[in-house]
Parts: sequence; structure tokens; C-alpha cells
Amino acid sequence: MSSYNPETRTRILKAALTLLEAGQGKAVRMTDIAKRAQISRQALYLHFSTRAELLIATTYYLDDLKGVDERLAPSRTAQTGIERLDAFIEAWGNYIPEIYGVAKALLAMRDTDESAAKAWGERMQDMRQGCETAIGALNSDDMLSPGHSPIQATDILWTMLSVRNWEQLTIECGWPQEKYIETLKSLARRIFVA
Amino acid sequence: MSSYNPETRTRILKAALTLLEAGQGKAVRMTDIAKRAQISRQALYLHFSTRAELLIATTYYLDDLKGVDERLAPSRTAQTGIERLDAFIEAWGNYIPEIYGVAKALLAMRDTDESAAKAWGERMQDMRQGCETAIGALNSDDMLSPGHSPIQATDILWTMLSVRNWEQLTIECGWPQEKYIETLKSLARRIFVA
DNA sequence: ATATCACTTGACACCGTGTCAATTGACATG
DNA sequence: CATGTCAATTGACACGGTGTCAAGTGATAT
Repeated sequence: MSSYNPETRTRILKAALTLLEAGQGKAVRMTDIAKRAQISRQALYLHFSTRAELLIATTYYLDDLKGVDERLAPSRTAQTGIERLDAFIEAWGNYIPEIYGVAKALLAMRDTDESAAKAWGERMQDMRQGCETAIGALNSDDMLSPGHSPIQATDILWTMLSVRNWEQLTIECGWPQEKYIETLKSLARRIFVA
Repeated sequence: MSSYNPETRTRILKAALTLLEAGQGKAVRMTDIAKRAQISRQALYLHFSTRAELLIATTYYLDDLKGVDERLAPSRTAQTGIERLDAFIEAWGNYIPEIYGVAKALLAMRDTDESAAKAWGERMQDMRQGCETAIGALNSDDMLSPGHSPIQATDILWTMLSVRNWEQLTIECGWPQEKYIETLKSLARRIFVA
């Protein structure tokens, strides 16, 4: 499947990316991607056997491009639990708008495609890991509000930081990104810090 | 379009409802609904000209059946702002699981169908109204935390109480409904009450 | 001169939605 | 009893999107 020209492969991924980012979740068809990549629609299937596979590959490509890991680094080096919480929210919260187009496409596929659901689930588990360690750091500092167990706090933070919530607050409620970040940081403090 | 036998119409709606509730968001096709309603697929189109229209009609039918309005009544008669907030969260939060199947179907259609998006948007605006008045009541009691303007508080409460968040907490995180309600009430107090 | 490889072209199957025309069977009215 | 109306049926079909298949092309390597 992937023994084909890797240059073409990335051309396809770039095309998919551009369209998904521009379309902000509008349905992007295989035909559109092919056209954009200046390739026949059928050639797409030489590289990716299904639309879901292509979409998933696109998200990995995007992560690679934007470097999720490097972004989350500051949150790992933070000294106190509170700093770590802040840093994590800032890093992830500012990452969302960059992946939003692709994320939305994957999110939509979830309903119909098993593998898309799995891929999305894994990404979200990774993100949850970040929440868990941030909460853990707070807990080690004895700063976690006694109202929540670490697991429950993780569940809440994880949910607060969902792409859907970002979507609702920024796109539907019209909050500027800046406000989104600041408000979430302050909410998190209020909720989790003792 | 609707000058046809109203009995058949409600039989269709009931069929749609059952399937949507049972399927918990799994794609329900026109064929499935027709089969369930013991009617030909084509006859569906005598009553509802598109799938979206049928789905939308189903949500109204459901509201009617379950009585959203009566449910929200207690929150309107509550004395203090805090009571009102609690009552609203309880009423809406316990309503979500009952509409979840239908809601999810409508939510999924949003991406592809203009009218579905509009219908969903209206429902959510209604719900938002409830959030707004609860926050307003709190504000009148001078109990709204100074950290938030009423509008911002409404945005936050509205987002907290989204169907997606309910889905994530109960289905993905495995919270029992009871816990969902209690936690959301306590979070709301913590966030909004001065 | 030929074989391989990445890709192209064009045709086609499948699925789900929506449309159309002809037909059936019940019930009502003159 | 004949006629008309009306809800619903049957079967066929168009459309859009995904995925498949077979044959062809053109460059590169041997």
C-alpha cells in the first residue's frame, strides 16, 4: 500500500490538509483531494486504501508538522502543579484551532467508521494523559481540591478541554482565542486548586 | 405533505423514535424506519419529504411526549438563584439521556443538512435561555461570582451542560447519571456562586 | 529490447436518498 | 352499482460518493 512514491504520498497529505483546514469541517471528498494533489482519484487508493485511512494519516502528518510533543514540553518542565496545569491548558488550548479542521473531519467519521473512531480515541487518550499528569502534579503539591479524586478531576479537565467545547465557546459564543485560554485557565484553578 | 393519515404519521414517528433510542446514535436509514413502521419506504416520503424533516419532526414529537416544558417548570418556581440553578441543571441534565439517541442523529446531520443545523440550533437556543435565566436569578440575588459577567457565565453554563459533555462524562468516562448530576451541580456552584 | 513501476483512464458495483408512474384496495357519494 | 378519491404499494430509476478492476501509458533501469 505504501511502497509507492513517498513524494506523491505527502503531496496527497498536504492537499488533504489544506482542504480540511480551509473547509473547517465541511465534507471533503476523495475527488477534491485528488484534484488538489493533481493526481487521479484512483491513485489516491494506491496510497490509502480508504478515506478513513487517508484522514487518519493526515492527522498524524499534522501532528508531525506542528509538533504536538514539543508544544507540550513546557508543561512537563513546569515546577509547581499550578504552573503545570496552566502550561498544559495553554499548550493544548492553542493547539486545538490548528487541528480543528482535521479533527472535525475525523470526529464526523467516527459515527460510521470503526477505525476512525479508534484513531480519534487514541488521540484523546493521549490528551487525557496530559490532563492526568497535570492533575497528578497538583495532587503531589497537596493543592488538589479535596472535592475531587484525581480520576474524577482528570475526567472533568479532559471534558473541559474537549474540541467540542472549544468549538462551542469560540465559534458559537464568539469568544476570541485569547479569552478562551484565559477563562479556561481561571476555571481550572477555581475548580481544581484547593 | 401532511394531509395524509395522521395515524400513519405518528406510527412513523414512533418507529423512528424507537430505532433512534435503541441505536444510540447509530445511523438509522429510511428503510429501517419504514420496515419498523410496517410501511413502504416510499410512503415515508408521502409524510416527510426528506430524512432531515423526519428527524426534526421526531425531536418535536419527543419533546411533546416527554414534556420538556413541564420538566423545566420547577426551575422557574424556585425561590433563590441557587435553587433555580440546581433545579435547572437537574431538569435538563436528566432530560439529556432521554433525548440522547435522537439528539445524536440530529447532531450528526448538522454537518450535511442546513435545516437540521437550524433545528438543532433552535433547540440549543431554548436551552441557553434556561441557562441565561438561571444565571440572571443568581445575579439578582447578588450571588453571581464577580469573576464572570452574566453573559460569560451563561456561555460557560451552556457549554458545561452540552449533550456532548454529558456523552463524554457518562458514556466515555463511565459516570453514572446520578454522579453526573451531582457533580455538575457542585461545579456550577463552585464556578458561579460568589 | 524489455521489464518494472507509478500513475492514468474509463467502466462499474454498492449503498443510501430522493423521485416518478402505474397500480391496488378501501371507502364515500351520486 | 358505478365512479371517484385517496392513502399506500410496487418497481424502476437518477444521483452522489466510495471503493474496485482491467487495460494502457510513459519514464527509468537493466
